[in-house]
Amino acid sequence: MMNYENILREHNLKVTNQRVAILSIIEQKGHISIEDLYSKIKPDFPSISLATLYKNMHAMLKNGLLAEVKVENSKTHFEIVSDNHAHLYCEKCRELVDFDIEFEKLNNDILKGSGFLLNKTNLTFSGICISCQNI
Amino acid sequence: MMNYENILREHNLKVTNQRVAILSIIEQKGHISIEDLYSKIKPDFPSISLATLYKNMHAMLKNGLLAEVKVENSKTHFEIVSDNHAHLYCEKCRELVDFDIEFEKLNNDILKGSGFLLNKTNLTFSGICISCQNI
DNA sequence: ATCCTTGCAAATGATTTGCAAGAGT
DNA sequence: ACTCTTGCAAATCATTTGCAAGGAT
Repeated sequence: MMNYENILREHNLKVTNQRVAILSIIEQKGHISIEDLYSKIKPDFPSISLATLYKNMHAMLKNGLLAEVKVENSKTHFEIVSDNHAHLYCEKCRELVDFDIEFEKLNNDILKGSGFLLNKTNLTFSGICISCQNI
Repeated sequence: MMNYENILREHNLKVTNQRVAILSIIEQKGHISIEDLYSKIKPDFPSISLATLYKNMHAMLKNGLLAEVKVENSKTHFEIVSDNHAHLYCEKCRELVDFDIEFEKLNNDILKGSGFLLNKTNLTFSGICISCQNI
């Protein structure tokens, strides 16, 4: 489990109970939409508002603590930044899973083929996950 | 240039002037946001409404004629469905370009590693394009 | 003491829906 | 003739902003 207070300080963000709770929920779930985050955090912070969540998401995105994952036919999700990885999205159960990929070759191909200097990736593969195949 | 009327019929959609214009604009631009589509189509169809565009986008998405491209820090774009390819997004000039990729290995890795049966991909690489690097 | 964050309410922006008139098959 | 599409207006959903009070450094 991460030490959220240190992480926040390292990213020049003040430590608040709300932020610690947000990070803890995101780490636990892996990826989460604002809506789900709101209902998960509400029991502990009954007066928290969506505006606060959005403001915090932006602050943490700007500082590179969080990343946004855009998913087709689904809401934007947030995750804690980690090494480049792809996302697998199950169209049936709507779960999002991480998948590690080797980027060296891809990056090289892209640089050679287009001259792009890459900064970020947002790779989502949609399909049916293994457990939904067996239903 | 594509024959939009046939394409529409093949996808069980009625042929209307608006739809032909939409497809022609999308093919010409490659990728487009609703907003841009609206201003491009407005001169020819002064009374067209955003609602009509949204309704048509959905109809064509459902029939697999169009695909949605979600881009971080930018609006959703639409494109005509074609073989799997990735998108390169320039963070400076905000242009979106197609990039062909070999999917066989990726698909195999994912099937082996996760059991996912893939259906669709949405791969966006963000960075700085070659012309913006030289400014 | 200062500056940042919170949470409310209101504003904005994006997308969807209902409905009557018109166009496509 | 029938059904689908269009375009308007209104509704809904997602996100952002202004502001006053409270909390972190």
